[in-house]
Amino acid sequence: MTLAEENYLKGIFHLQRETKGEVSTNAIAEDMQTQPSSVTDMIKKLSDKGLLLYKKYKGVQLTELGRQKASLIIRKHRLWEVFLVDKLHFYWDEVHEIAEQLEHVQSDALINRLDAYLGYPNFDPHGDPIPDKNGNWTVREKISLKNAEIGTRYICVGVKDTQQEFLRYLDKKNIQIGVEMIVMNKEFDDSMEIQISDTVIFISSFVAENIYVQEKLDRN
Amino acid sequence: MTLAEENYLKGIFHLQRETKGEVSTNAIAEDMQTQPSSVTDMIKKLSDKGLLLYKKYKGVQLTELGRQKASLIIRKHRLWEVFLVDKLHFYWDEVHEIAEQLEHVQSDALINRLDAYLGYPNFDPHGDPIPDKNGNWTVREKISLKNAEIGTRYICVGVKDTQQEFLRYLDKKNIQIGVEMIVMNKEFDDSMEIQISDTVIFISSFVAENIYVQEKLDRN
DNA sequence: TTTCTTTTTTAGCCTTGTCTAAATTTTTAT
DNA sequence: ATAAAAATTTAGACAAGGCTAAAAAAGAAA
Repeated sequence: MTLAEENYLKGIFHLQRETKGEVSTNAIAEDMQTQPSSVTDMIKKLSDKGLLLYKKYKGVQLTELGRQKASLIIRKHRLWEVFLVDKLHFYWDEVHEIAEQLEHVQSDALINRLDAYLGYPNFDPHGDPIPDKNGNWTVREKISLKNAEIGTRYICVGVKDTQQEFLRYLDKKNIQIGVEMIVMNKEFDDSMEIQISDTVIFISSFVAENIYVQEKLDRN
Repeated sequence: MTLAEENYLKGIFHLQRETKGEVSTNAIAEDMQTQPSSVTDMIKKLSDKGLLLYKKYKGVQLTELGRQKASLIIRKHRLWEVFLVDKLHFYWDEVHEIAEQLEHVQSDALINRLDAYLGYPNFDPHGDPIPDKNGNWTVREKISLKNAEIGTRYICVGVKDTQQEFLRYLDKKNIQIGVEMIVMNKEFDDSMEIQISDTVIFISSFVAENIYVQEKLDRN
């Protein structure tokens, strides 16, 4: 894989996690800071190589192979970030650009030894999980919003109670799968204030209990 | 600088150390495993950037800027080799290819921190010197052949005695500036057997004393 | 010095990855 | 349902870096 191919794959992987489903040409173009026409060319190539599923005008999805290759690139990126912070004492916010270069070095022996040298870390300095050498991810479990921490960024991933009036309530409050939310305050009775896209709303403990969230993962 | 430019610069640097003077297009082509016509294109580009002195049909020489840039690439290569051997416990003969990739990562902060992390090493695992952060080399001093070690590869760099009969003697024995020699045996009286291009000759201690040599540096 | 050989350069083409402009398809809004 | 808008693809071009074949220059030999 060329450098450009690797970068596209990684970008598409992250976008797919956000959009659930097909990733659009324009989204990729914006993400990669390039033109949509360039994206079309590249996704044709990646599709020919069996890394993407592509139907004209319909966006793309990673194949299992593509998903795995992308995961291994992210694995390398994150392991290098751990190295830069733990061993070379960079600050965690300085390492992205350097890791962006190091992630393209091709050598399985290198990355596996680096992994061992760092003590087989499970998370990078930003708290994001590091895939294993087969490109598998330890799934971050979903929790009830009731148990969420104040200040942490979460993504709504589902609900427990599915009665219609509850779903309608969520709809009215603009609480949908995929939205990001931050708990601002919790009261003594587990009711809380949560922030959803610049709006702060109050929800009862019943509502909090019935919403499933998952920690939001940063990308890189 | 692009990856290709960096590789050419490094190759030319090493060739220049061997040839003293201009480096020919064909020599570069062979070194870089490419065609002479491709080399011509590239040396024009590097010459336009002020990294090479180039006169058509006359070969190239590095400018001071070119020499410095090449030295910094070699510095990176060798520091990474130290890292791979000292920290990740690779064998010294396994690290070249990986360092070949790592040497192109662009970040002064990275390489300087790596240098510190490794304890500011002066030599890489092959025994070759590591240039400093300004691209300067610690000159390996010349010694009399009399003091040379058995088995080490040396390059003849000069003579002490310059009387004509001595020079004629050297000429007869094919001992010239630039030839490689290895001491095979030393006798109790400092006379010795030395190997010069597959021929082993015997020289007296007087001759050994009056020949200056320098350790041969490997390339990478 | 003139010819032959070797080296180097030029000319023209290819691939990768990018771009702009135009065409086409899909989506949105009336 | 159809027109307008947005998204996507196609067509054609370009720069980097490489190649082959042919031309030109330099060096060697007669």
